[in-house]
Amino acid sequence: MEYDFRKVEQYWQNYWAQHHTFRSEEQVSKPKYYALDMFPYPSGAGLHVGHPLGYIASDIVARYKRLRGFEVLHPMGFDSFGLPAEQYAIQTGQHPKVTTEQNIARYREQLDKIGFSFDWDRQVRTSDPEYYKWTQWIFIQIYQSWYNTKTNKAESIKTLIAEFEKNGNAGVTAVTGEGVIPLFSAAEWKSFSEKQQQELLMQYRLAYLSEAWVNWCPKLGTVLANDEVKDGVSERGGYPVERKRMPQWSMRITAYADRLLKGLDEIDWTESIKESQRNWIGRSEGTSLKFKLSGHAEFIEVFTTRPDTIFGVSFVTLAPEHELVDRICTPENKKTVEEYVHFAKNRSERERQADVKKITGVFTGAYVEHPFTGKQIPVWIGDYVLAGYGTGAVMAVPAHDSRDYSFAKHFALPIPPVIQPLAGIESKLEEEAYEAKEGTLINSDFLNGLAVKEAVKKIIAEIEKRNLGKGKVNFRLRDAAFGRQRYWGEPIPVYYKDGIPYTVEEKELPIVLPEIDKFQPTETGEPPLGRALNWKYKGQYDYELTTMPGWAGSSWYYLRYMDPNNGKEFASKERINYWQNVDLYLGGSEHATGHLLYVRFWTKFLFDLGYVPFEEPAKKLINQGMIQGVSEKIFMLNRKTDNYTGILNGLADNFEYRFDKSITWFFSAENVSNALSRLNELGQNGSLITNDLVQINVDINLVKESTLDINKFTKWRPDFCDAVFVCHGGYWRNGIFSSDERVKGGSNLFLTKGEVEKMSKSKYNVVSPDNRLDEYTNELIPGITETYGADCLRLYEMFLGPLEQSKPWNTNGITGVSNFIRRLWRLYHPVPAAPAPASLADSVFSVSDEPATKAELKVLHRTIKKVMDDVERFSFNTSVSNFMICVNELTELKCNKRAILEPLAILVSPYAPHVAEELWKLLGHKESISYAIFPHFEEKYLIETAFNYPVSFNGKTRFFLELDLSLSKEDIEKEVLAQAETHKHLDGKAPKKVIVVPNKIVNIVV
RNA sequence: GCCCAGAUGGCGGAAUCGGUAGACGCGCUGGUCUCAAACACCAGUAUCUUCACGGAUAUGCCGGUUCGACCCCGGCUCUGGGUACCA
Repeated sequence: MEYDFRKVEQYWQNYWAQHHTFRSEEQVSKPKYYALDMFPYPSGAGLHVGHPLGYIASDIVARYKRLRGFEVLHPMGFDSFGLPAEQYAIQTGQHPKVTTEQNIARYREQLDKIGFSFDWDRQVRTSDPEYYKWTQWIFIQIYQSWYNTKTNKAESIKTLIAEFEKNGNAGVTAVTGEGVIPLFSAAEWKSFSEKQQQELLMQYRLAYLSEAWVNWCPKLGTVLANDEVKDGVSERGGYPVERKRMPQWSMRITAYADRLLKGLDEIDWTESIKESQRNWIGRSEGTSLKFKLSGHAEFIEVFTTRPDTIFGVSFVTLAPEHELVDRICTPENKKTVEEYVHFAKNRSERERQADVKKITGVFTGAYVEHPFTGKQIPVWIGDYVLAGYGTGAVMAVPAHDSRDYSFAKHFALPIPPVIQPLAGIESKLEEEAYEAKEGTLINSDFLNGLAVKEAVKKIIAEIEKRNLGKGKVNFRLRDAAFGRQRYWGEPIPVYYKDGIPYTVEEKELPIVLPEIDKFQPTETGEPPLGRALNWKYKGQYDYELTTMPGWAGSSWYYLRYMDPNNGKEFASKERINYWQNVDLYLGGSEHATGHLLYVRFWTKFLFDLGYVPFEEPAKKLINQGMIQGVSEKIFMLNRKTDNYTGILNGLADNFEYRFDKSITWFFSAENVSNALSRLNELGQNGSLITNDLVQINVDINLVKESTLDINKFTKWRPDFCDAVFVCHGGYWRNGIFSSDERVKGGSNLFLTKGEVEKMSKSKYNVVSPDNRLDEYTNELIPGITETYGADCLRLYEMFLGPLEQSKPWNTNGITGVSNFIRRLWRLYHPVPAAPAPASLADSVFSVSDEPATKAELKVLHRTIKKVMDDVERFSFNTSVSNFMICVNELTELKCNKRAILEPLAILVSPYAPHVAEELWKLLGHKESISYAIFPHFEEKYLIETAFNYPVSFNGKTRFFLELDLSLSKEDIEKEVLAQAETHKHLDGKAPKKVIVVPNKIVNIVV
């Protein structure tokens, strides 16, 4: 009987579900292993072939660890709050709960078809009130805490209040907000009103409400994320966006900057992720320094990492948002300054940062005094200075900082050098700044002649002595925004009494998301929750109307998996103590500075309060590479072009049809590439035509072998039913092809251009693993799981290449893997010798109980060793190859022995669990193969007595010589030199040197 | 710009510690089976050169260390990903 994967896979998937085969239990007698996948957002597009890559890898590890005697926690759940569902709700009025439910069902169905060993009894969803009850609870803990820099940990706000009542705030060292907190005594504290006290406490809380810069879109009545803003207008609708300060909830992640940085050294994460986090946290050591404003009582404080260049300061630049801007600019500059500030403020931060080449700024008219020379230094405003970093002001040293340099060049400001590079290095100040921290100080008064390092030390001492500033550590990391003006998220458990925020009582949790009529902001510009009727805390107090951001629920979900149904705690102490932190965390690198930083932050916070016994959420982290898709593009003529003649000549000069601006023109990729190569020959730039062409993504299901099915395409996009499709040999219109007589052998095929890109619904290049009904043509597109089976998909995704590398999806090699599964099956199902002629269809299950031969045992144990090595270093592609080699060799040996085939089934089971289970059952076992014991590796079967030495001359292998491994180096040398082959290659010359590496190589130097 | 990866046959990739470069799979070529095809099985397959034996060249490019380099060092080119003008 041939292997019928459809029947077998269906059977085992049902079996596992019915028997809860992968249910994990807290068994103190067994060592634990926690293998976690980053949980998915259930998008409407469903699962595509890229998603399972990581899930398959972690599933292999989980199944392997089970066989090795570990109690394995391998859960899956859904990050089910989020913007896409809400966006869909705004457009269609469908409740996000409903669409989310449908999407989860679809994901679940797709995941089930791949045969994962998830413990579905532990599934969590962030949008489930029983889950977000605890997200809200954690928020309250963070709100009710402050960061004590003396103990270097978070503490309950009660300890702070007790200190205030006893001694005031003079002795308190805490991480607080930007502003300066006035000193108060215990008596003063007690005399403050409730409101004053709460406002002071807010400065200390780890979750706090403050004014923050946001992208406000008045027309949409909402705040937009950076990537929802393009060119100063909203991506949706194109309405103007302005930067506005609004009360916003934030989390004081900056309090943990140092610990987040240091913790990286303790965890086994990929170096690139750790590096991104280090850069994101951005620790820099420098000095704060005050510049006295001429004619004002105030100072401008700057932060610099290069205090040694102080004598090279030629101007000071303020961020447009800097609070002193208004006050210091002189009347004659007021108008330009105001205009500039308005312009700069309303550019989004991302724009300001991305647009490096455009240098903008204005002079304020004000001057500061140089703290050492007393010279007058002009004060400028420039948008290259960011309000959120340092003090929002820089001392510009154009000779030794490239951004200051560009600014100075642009506005023709002086560029005085103060560092003489080391001998042999030239500084070309007319071209660029000299930024290296090597050289000797010049033009710098008492610093002259010092090396950079010494100068830094000396000047900091001098600055501190004169009380102008002090050495300081700055972090780039900013506090994390923790509120969105949206509906589909966790309500923030806060209510307002007399305008003062308070957290709700724990027994009131969860604060359930109320029902509303529409998912849009209210007419008065309040968030959607403002629409909820009769939604008051204790019937009288207003609730907070913003909801939590996407990262809230995902910052602690790994803890909930340990105890998903606990109604009393987020997870019990016993269970947290058993499972500890994650042993293997697998997911995409796009979460490097978002999720992976927040989850570390929350873990450290929970550690400080004693809720968890570890500081890091995951010991080991691996990033799977992205599986990209091949998207298909066609070229459309831009209707706004004023270059019709150029296009005509370039793309369709063999073509008598005249352009008509009222219809849509498409060009075959063949025409475009021909035109480009013609331009290239003429030495002209290809952008002559590409600028006037718009690339349109077409559904990859409408394309076969780069040829677009124009009929299907116009059915899919009826707006293009009247378009003209220009091919190499003519054109298509309304389903009729008119050929161009002048083109000999011209084609009527309309070709598309393929491009490797991220798989995404908007690019119509998504390949899903299972069957799917084509929504435009109503055809059933068979997926891999239907054509080849889940085991084959699992093996093939692993076989594609190293887990961490990105690669485009193609199914070119899948038959090889499919073949392997059948060959494996055949080892257990030999074709009977009689009655001849028998075919594969006549094969039946049969294994022999004869003892295994040496050769067979060698194959088996070599494979055991390889599989163990490969899993430990997450090299799954080589494992698959090794299984292929093993099966090929056993087939060659005609091995049909239980002693070999039984362990082989276990070895294969983490990778191809369905076929392994079936074989295991056929071998007579009653229990799932998941409960089997991984075969014991025995070195003795691999011991060789001889080695086939490659003999090389000057490093080039010339011949092989089999020699006994017991021979000494000298004997080997003697043997080799005695060979006739050796003499031939020596060609009469005497060997200069003979290198013998036993069990490796012999190299003769001539 | 900066940071992090990576570059090996027609293709995906292997070579785990500096020791036989190209495992395994795809594709391709030839063969067996078949009325035929599919499937399956067998053999071959880096490039150049040679009737052949053999020889030469090969891991993006240039150089270095070494008896020996895909692997280590210096410099460069290209591709992918990330990103923050961070003072």
